[in-house]
Amino acid sequence: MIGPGVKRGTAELAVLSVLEDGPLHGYELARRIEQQTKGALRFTLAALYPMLYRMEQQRWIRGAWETSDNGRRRRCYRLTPAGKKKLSPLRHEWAELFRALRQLTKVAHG
Amino acid sequence: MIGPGVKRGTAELAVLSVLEDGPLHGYELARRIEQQTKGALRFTLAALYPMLYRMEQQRWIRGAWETSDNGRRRRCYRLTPAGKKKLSPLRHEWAELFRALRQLTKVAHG
DNA sequence: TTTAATATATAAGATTCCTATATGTAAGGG
DNA sequence: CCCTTACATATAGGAATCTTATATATTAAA
Repeated sequence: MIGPGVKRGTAELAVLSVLEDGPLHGYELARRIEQQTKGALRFTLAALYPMLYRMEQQRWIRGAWETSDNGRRRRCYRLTPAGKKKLSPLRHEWAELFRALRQLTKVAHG
Repeated sequence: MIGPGVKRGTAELAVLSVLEDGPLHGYELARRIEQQTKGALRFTLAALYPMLYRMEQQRWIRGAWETSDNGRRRRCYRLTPAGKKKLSPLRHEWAELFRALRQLTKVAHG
């Protein structure tokens, strides 16, 4: 059964998925999500930062301060083994939701 | 762009979709959602009733008290023309979300 | 020098969902 | 006849996630 945290929680899947391709800091993460979905999915940074803290507390990601080439201080997050492990059942749950909604309604899925 | 009401709001789509097949009362509606998704998607009645009130205020559905064969008093909801009209863009938004998540991650969609 | 882009942070509020609780009728088994 | 289960609606209290608005500070470009 699909849990309550899944029917929302789009952002959680998005963040974990993008971080799977390599470590990133929050600002860039927001841009990747927007770019990779061609603007369809977008999160404000005010939503992302608190979520990154939560995910760090749950040990799914680990953040480290670094100074980039241009001298800017930023917090770089990378997926932990626990985060990687979390992704698989999370994807499965989302796939279940897709299937459930398709059974209820005629949502195009092309 | 996908609005904030869509990333949650699974229930809204579910209710409108099921009501498209014919008028129903709350209790039966909950059962249909669960049955048609083979138990994957499930809402408590405590979640459904307030939602039905909201949707009625928005004129997407219209409720009417009736007494069934077995003498039980219940509120039967039917889709209004406005509700029917709402379904199409709502489905489109969900389809967009599906596509967006598939672009970000490898969620199975079979 | 002023504006835009980069980068993080928090507060206040809305929305949606959950569990728990309450009420009451009808049907079936013992 | 009583008790339990199924039917049916309702509300209160709380958790989680996302929004807008605001704050701070650096760098690059105009």
